[in-house]
Amino acid sequence: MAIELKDLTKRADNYSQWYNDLVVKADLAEQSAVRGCMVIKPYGYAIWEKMQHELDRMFKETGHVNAYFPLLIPKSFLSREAEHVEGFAKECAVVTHHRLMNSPDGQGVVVDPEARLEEELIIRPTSETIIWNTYKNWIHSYRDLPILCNQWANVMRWEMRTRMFLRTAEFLWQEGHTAHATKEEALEEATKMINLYADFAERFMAVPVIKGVKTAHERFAGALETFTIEAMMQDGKALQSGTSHFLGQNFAKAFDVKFINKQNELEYVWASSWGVSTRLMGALIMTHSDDNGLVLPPRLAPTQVVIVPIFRNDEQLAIINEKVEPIVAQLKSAGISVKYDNADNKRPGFKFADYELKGVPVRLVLGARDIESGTIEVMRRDTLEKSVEQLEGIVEKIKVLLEEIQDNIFKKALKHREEKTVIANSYDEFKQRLDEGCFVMAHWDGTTETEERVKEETKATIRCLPLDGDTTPGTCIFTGRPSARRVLFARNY
RNA sequence: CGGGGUGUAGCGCAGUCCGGUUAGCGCACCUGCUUUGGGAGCAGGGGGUCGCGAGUUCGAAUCUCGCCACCCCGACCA
Repeated sequence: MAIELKDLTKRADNYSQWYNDLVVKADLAEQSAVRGCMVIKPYGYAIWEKMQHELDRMFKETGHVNAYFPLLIPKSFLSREAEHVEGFAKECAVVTHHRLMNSPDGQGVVVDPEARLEEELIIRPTSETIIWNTYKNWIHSYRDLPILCNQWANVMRWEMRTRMFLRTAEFLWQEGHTAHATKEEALEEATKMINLYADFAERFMAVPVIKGVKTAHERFAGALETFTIEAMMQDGKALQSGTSHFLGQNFAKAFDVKFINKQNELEYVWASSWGVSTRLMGALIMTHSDDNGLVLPPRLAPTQVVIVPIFRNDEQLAIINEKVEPIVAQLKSAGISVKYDNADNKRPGFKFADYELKGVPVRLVLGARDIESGTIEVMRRDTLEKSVEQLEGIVEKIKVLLEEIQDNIFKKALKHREEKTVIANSYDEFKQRLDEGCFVMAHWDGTTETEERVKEETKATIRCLPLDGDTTPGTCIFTGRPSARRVLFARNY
């Protein structure tokens, strides 16, 4: 059964009803009192931390450094870049006052009218403006370039409609903002980062993605080119999972950031920006989960292996504890995160179901039977298959098994996407394929007008012009006009 | 912001149409005993401003009006 959006937004802590409500999300988040925001519970946050850790490592390996910029942005900054303000103006939360006072009627507190700000402050929807305002003071010469900064932060976009994980009002993300001396270098950076995101999605999240370029219509506000990775969810809808932008000199011009190049000429700086967010959590859940709950890729699972003992009394538990202790130690020294759950206040059946719900990749079970025969039961979360293995050499087997699970869920997701990625040569075929939940590769005449009309009629948008796609010309399925190449259409979140 | 829906215990819900005992059920929680290789059984127990505010009435979870919140579908967007 595919995990759909509604499953993520429903609330269901009740284990007995998980089948109806797919409680996976309940362990990750719950609605807070703030409109459209989410509470990320500890287990969910642990997954995000794993993602952060791996991404941060990859950023640093490619020469990037972390920094932090202010949450509040003066309103005037937003209006410096015309397209940028156009894109974000409608979803900004605005700070207008800096003080509260006791209500004159004695009922709580009210905004102090005397405390109105000279200039309103915007809670960052993204940080291009405040960062470029800062870069202005950092950059004078080509010797100051490149600047390769990233920040881990929260941002806020007051969307009309929010969706848990996929479009919350406040979300956590990282945003990279780089400054370069040449166009080529900035463009190369944007390309490098979309490749890095694709690599992360596929190698760590086990989520296959299609790399591509956005159409002018779908481009980031203020960018000259937007690169994207698009993933297919189990219901066939696309999820934009990360973007990287070539910003040209737009922000340098808006914030007057110039440098002296090697030829002693004054020139505007070239820029890129790129980001991924907690939306990736939604991608992870909606790509791999099944009826038993979450399925986590071993490389991102906070707990990779859980060990459950079966015992009737303290004496039996003591024997099992002794047997498990070296296994735990060996797993840990092999770099595998392991939890030994020998709590006696939950029954084994409960633990089995609970760890499946949480997506722990491998479960080991050890009971009196196994003690006698020198075996251990191994269950893998992705296929739910159980096997009885010799205790001897179990750590090596688990190491291999974890890699196999990582590989298997990626291949499963890839197979699903490939089966549901089709070519359409007529508009009727196009519409039919969309209704089947497919990614459709079709010819398009290259105009925004056609793009919008197709969206109006079918709800499908051009997700991207795939970087690795077929570039033979043809005729537009909608207008019959010449088309330079096939593009990827899909319905999306 | 338009259309639809929902708001009752920590969670999921019934009760509302047709007003009338002390507001009920499942799960969760607490205590005890028995259990423990797939979400334990029995017994007992605790927990409620029925979203908020007015109104109608002898009497309101139930009827009326207003407000608020959330969910779904749109528009918008990562």
